[in-house]
Amino acid sequence: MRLSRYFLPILKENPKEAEIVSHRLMLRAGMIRQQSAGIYAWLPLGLRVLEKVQKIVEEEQKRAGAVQLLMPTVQSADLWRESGRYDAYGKEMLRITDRHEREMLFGPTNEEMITDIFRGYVRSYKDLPLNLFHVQWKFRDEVRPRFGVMRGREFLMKDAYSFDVDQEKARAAYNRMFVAYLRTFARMGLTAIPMKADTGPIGGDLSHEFIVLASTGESEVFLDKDILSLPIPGEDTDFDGDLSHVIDAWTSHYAATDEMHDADAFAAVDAGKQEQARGIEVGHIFYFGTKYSEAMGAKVATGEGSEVPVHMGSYGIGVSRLLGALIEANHDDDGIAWPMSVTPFHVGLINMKPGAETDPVCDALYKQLEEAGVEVLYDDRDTRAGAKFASMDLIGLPYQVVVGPRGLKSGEVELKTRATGEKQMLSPEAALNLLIEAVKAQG
RNA sequence: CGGGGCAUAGCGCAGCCUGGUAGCGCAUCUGGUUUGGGACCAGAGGGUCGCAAGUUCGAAUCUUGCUGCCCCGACCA
Repeated sequence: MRLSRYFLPILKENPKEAEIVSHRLMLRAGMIRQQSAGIYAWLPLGLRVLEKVQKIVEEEQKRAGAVQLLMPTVQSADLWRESGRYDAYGKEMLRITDRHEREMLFGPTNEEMITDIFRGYVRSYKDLPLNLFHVQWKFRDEVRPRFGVMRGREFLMKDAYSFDVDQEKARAAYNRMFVAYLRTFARMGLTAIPMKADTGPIGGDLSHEFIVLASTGESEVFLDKDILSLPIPGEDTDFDGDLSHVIDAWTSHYAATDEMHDADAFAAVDAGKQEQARGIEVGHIFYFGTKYSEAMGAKVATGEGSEVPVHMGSYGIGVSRLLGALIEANHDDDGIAWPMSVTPFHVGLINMKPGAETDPVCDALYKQLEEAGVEVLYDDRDTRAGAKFASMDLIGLPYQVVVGPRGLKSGEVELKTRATGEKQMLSPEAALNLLIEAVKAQG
């Protein structure tokens, strides 16, 4: 993409409404624009990251055996009356009346709808296990939206719903999502720790929050440092096999948010391994049994000929919120420093002197990189060097290639690694190969 | 939902106390000089001062109501 033809409205000054760093940087880097309290338009750069994050989430859900569908944003109030949540949900639910005076709502979640879909088709235990998921916009009319996309009213969420014939099998489904979550966040370069969670109004008895560690996180967390060195399950994980050893490993170490914190249990952890940190919740998994299936009559025939309500679980990931968490975890004074797996572009190509001898080198590199599948943002604008460097540092592409008259005298370009600030002079061919390898290395 | 604050050009702000027909920096446009870390000079365009009433000869400025947004707290993916 040529920057001269792109839409990248960078702000030089800090918008006053943005208090925390991720919000500020997303506005400054031209990723989002607020349209209303807690409601954002996704500008081209922000959308690219959102789509990459979404893709990783989808791939790992599918790897774990979940099947993707797409449910609507607008739902009927009747469905929610069946579960009893229409009245219970309160003002957080955005209620809408259509032209026929029918009561509708903008979905804050989809348990009722997925249960309705399930009960419409599935009759037998032979069709189980089943895990259906979608990635869709949700709306919760928060009293006080804040922190940009970290706590918006409209947000993109992945929600998966598992259906099993009994609790033991439901637990296996839960374990599959647990492992999928470990992989999902790790692929984004995030350290996300599963922590025992309060099951809250949704009900149930088995629940974990996945918390990303970031110094600017909203909640305080306590953990055993040993948990940080646990291995992430590989791509070759057998999701049909028994995963309980993985779950046991991750849940046997102390890790809790301040609400669930048990000071005595924490004190039992080796003093040298006690860690107090801050974190951001990016995922939440629940087993809630037959709460909805019972209320809504979602039953299957068992092998013994009886009918039982299905055991369900739900598994959420805040996709749009993850962008905030990613920036909180990956930035410095100059701007964002994207991990390779979610960066809007892999490399920024800076032409120091458009209209001069740098043009053919830049054009060739641009073409070769794109052909090799490396995503390039080519700064071909005729502006000052300082402005180009500052823009690139702000938007945080992992690599920058600087092509200037100075380096070209010795046939070299500069390759800068954004996260470390490390610079090296290379031939254009060497830079090209290095970038192709870097893209290949992260899949 | 309790407490506090803000609303003036695309962005950041001054002017308001003490009413007199709107200003600064950045950005934008034109010309020139510059050119390896957010340049300089000269000029130009751009604002129903959030909305509505009221007071007044006259309101960005005073009064009342409304709306929007932000911050702290309680609550949450």
